[in-house]
Amino acid sequence: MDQLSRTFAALADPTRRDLVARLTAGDASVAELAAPYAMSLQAVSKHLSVLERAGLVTKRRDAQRRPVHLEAEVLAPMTDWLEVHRRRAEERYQRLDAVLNELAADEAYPATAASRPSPDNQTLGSRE
Amino acid sequence: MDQLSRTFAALADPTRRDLVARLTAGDASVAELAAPYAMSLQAVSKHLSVLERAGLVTKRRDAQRRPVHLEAEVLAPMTDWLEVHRRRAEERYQRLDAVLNELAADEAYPATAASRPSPDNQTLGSRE
DNA sequence: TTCTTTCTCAACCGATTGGTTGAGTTCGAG
DNA sequence: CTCGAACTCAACCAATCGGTTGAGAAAGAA
Repeated sequence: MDQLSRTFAALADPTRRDLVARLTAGDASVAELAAPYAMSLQAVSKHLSVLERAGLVTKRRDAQRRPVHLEAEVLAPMTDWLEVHRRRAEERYQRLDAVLNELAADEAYPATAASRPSPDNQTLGSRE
Repeated sequence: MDQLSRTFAALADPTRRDLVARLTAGDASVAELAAPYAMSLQAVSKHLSVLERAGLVTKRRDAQRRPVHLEAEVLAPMTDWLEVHRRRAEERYQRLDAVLNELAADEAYPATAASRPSPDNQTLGSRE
């Protein structure tokens, strides 16, 4: 599995998103992080391992404790991917809108339609 | 499973991200979308169902064809979540930085350090 | 040393995932 | 009406997921 898939998958769970949210307030030990949840400590430890494999989190060691640290910069590639594709979809929508406006103009002023090579050879419908 | 988890999970797969990427260029039928992949048509159809359940995509019907349309605005909640938490982590980092600068200032002008309880209690060396 | 806390590892469980094949269904074309 | 194209549905499979319990390991405290 690639890196981007691992990070998306890591955040596709409410518990893990909650863990990330809490870690924005600062590092915390596994036990501290596990305390609020109904599930076992081991379950939370597993969730943290998933976040760690995705690179979203690192564990330091301090005696028995293993303070967890958020690596927030790993969120960037996801944001980038989302922004790029949202923008592409948006751009296409803009172009489509322009085309529709063009058609509407032709409807409003049919005299300008005389420049068309052939009235029923609708070039716009042919793309796609 | 909640909405945000479904959208994150939907994008946690390279094939599905690729489908979304191609749909930014415009609607396409299931067969058109499936063509480039080594897997079966049914497998791609399943991927599209996952995207549909996540709300990322809708299917229109046109005779036998089922043109798929990208609903790009559904990407926004993910971007929002990521931005909010990246920002929180960043803000905390700024505050921490300010604290460290404050400590560094105490080092630079030791006269002000008279307020310290004990001089050899080196607080700076203890982190990392 | 022994006790306790903190955490990981391993085995297990039921549900879900990502793929397969095979059998329909729907609908236009000949 | 029949044929083929475009899909969906259903059953199956191996692998992964999200949880459990139980058994350590590691390290400070008594």
